[in-house]
Amino acid sequence: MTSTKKFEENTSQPTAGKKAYHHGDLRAALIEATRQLVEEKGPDSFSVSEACRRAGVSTAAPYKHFKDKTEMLSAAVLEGMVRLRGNMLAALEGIPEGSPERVTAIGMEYVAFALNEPGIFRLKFGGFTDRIADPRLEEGGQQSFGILLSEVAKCMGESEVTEDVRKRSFLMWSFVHGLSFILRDHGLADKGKEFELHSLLEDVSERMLR
Amino acid sequence: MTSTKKFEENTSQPTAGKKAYHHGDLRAALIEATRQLVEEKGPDSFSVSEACRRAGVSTAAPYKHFKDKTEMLSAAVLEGMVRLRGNMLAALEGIPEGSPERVTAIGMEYVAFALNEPGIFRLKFGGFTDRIADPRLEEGGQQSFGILLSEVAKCMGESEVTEDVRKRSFLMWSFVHGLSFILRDHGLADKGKEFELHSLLEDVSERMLR
DNA sequence: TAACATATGTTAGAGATGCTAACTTGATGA
DNA sequence: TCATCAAGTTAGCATCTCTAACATATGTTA
Repeated sequence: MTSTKKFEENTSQPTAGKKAYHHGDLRAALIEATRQLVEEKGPDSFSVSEACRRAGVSTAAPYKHFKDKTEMLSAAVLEGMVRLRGNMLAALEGIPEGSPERVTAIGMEYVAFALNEPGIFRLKFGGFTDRIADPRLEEGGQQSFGILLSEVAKCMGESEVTEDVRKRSFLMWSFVHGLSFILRDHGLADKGKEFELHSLLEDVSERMLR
Repeated sequence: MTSTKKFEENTSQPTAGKKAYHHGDLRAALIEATRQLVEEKGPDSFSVSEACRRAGVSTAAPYKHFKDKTEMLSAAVLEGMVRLRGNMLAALEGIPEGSPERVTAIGMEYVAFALNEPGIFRLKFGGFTDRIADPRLEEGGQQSFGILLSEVAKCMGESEVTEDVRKRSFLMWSFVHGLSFILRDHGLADKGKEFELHSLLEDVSERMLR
């Protein structure tokens, strides 16, 4: 997004033995290392140094690409939110317009993201807000909520987003948000619960849309 | 709880000029300093050193009372959860048994705690779970949920906690949990919104108990 | 009451981390 | 071809967590 990729990654250099001075796409490599570490060790034990080791560069290198640690985390979260939106939109495909199943599907993807990428989820929603405050993140969140809003409106047969639509959407978002945290924290992430989860969300959708 | 208080705090010593070698109740002082700092700077920028400065002791002192940083945070959270339970029980007083208003009141206290003590709330629920894993915390959480369970049961005219009661309680807890995060993160904590919040919770209670 | 054991402080310091300053490398374009 | 500049490097400071070794008060016991 920032600039076109100019070089291949270090590892794919033809001269295998020699280490190239320049990495190729360090920014992307650092973001990926950050993502991995955040998932492996948890957001609060993430360290820039370790990401550098993983990317094979010195500990000063990141500061050519990011202002500080926070901006690194922020970049990883931003990419995560793009994935989340993508998942939601993908989940909607094939489900008939106006069906409450579409609302349920959005909720399912939200919870799934929380369980599949708990580190990123926590960074975004777990209250690191004071440290990770990128306007693009806020904007992205609005977009995601916008998807829900329009689906709820269609379910209720409204042509536009009324105050009632907004309120019900907010209630459902709160619920799914809380559910995600609870499932993640209390290890109810077991496989096999997936069906149960779906019926739970259907139940709530029905209560909220009624 | 660990032992009876033997001495007054340092500051209240009669010999004002001389600093006593022993603090008096350093453990409690450190927990309070931790609580303050967690609220002021946020859980992720909390440092043991700063708590020491605030308590007026050397940076090695805490390690006579706590295994490590995590245990210090854990102790502060534990006290917070005691406050939360106390608030909930206090809120129930005066509201007639079996009234849905009791369920709403519990939710109100939960959200209020999240807004009044966002740092502690986040430490407990924001996913520091892997670092703060005290069995007493888990137990305390179960107690709080138990309060909700019994109130929901009474509202539904059940004499015991049925599977249905458990499910509805879980749904409501999820909702209130998510709501707390969202309100905290998106600055909807404005005073004056309190009434609106109450009617929101009533709305949800009604949908969930029906 | 003297002396010991223990709890609770202290100082010193090792090792990790975030970030900056100053230097180096090598790709790009005039 | 060579100057420029983006993107690396090394060196080092300030800070942080935590440990080891030492110091001091408390209270227990001979």
